[in-house]
Amino acid sequence: MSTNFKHALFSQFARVGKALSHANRLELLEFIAQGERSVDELATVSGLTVANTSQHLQHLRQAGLVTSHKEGLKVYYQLSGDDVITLLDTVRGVAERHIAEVDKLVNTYLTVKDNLEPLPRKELLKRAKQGLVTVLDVRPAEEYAAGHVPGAVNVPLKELEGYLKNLDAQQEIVAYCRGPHCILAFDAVAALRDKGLTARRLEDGFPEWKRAGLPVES
Amino acid sequence: MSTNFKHALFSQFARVGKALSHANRLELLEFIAQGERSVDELATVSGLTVANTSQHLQHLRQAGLVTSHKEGLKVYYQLSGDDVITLLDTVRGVAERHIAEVDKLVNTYLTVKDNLEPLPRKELLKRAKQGLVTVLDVRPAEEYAAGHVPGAVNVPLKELEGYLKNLDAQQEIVAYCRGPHCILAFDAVAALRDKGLTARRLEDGFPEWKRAGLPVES
DNA sequence: CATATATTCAATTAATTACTTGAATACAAT
DNA sequence: ATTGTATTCAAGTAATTAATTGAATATATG
Repeated sequence: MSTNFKHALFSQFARVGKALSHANRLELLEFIAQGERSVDELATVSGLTVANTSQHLQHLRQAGLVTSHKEGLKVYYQLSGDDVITLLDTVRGVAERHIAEVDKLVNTYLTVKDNLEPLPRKELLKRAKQGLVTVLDVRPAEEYAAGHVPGAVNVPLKELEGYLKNLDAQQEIVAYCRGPHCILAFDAVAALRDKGLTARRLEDGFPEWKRAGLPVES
Repeated sequence: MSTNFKHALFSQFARVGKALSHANRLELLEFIAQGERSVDELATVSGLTVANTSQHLQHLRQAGLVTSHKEGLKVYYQLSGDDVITLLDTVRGVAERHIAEVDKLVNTYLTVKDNLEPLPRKELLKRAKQGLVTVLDVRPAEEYAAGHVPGAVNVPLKELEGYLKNLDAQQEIVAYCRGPHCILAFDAVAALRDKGLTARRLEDGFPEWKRAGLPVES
């Protein structure tokens, strides 16, 4: 009887594991972490069909990781709580530390572009308050609009070149994106350095900043 | 190119999710969290065949959650790091907060036996140092032997009755087990209260105590 | 009321996973 | 060298999951 209870409990916990067991769902969660999104928007940004996106979202909702509400024709999905950010970060951290293939991918695609230590959130807050840095948000405009680090400028990567003349060449630039492995932040930093500017990345992404209770602008 | 990288990265993270997507593997992880175990021991305590146990362990090892070493004929498995304890606790916490069925199971099987707030670790350490409590470890003897809270007495549930006469009836008793949902701790507390004794549970289990860097006896 | 839009559902197909069984491998004891 | 013990591997079977397609449902607009 009590072994049946324990097994039933583990089966429920396994639902969370199942929700995280496919790359598409992890990607959808990263998108939703930037702010609530509709099914159509999620399908577009992920490159999945609407039906497939919807099915993955049902899976995530039934596992308790997201919730939804309807506004007119559209259904909007949001994370169930900050604990889902923590869950994603914990899975990511464990994979980084213990799966050699992750190390290899990160070294091949990310570290080659920026092998400096990223800037801790609290440090960025301090420097931003002192007016010592320019903060660059390289996410798509709609994610920026949903919420961003106060004072951050939204410059998608392809517009960075044209934006350079607006920058104070003496000031340090800190770029951030959706999370710690978002290549856009790495690319931005590499491009800025190519131009002789001083640039670094924030240690993770906007969801972690927000979860830390730091100020948010929208 | 960078979308392929991101997808490859998410696929690797998904390996961690897959490792956690079956009740049997979660249970094996909870057993291993108590201390390193051999395949044969894990098969016995989980009720799975040795071959099936071994297959699940390969899965866990390839996902980076456990490591193994061989001593003579036997292969011993241990967790890859304390971050795996954190991962399990995070999955458990998310499931508890966001899956209604978990709430139902916990209420039906656990809260009915003990609905008092469990005791925080630091509080137990303090009271134990002052000699104010009796600490009861209700795990099987081999898990106790592998490591336990200093001063804890190992009394498996079926021996509790016979052990009662050894107790200082005036002193509070704190019981702990493998984790926060281990029914043995709940049963022990219920049985002790039935006898008029003052009993509580520790807030989680031995792995969390150890991860917190608190003193460990073996 | 009819049509358009957005989303979900259900059925089908293909791929993946879990368990079982028997064989293979590695190490220890005789 | 042979036998025993412990574990892993491989193949087969059954169950589950992911994507696709078309239908169904809900809401908004004309």
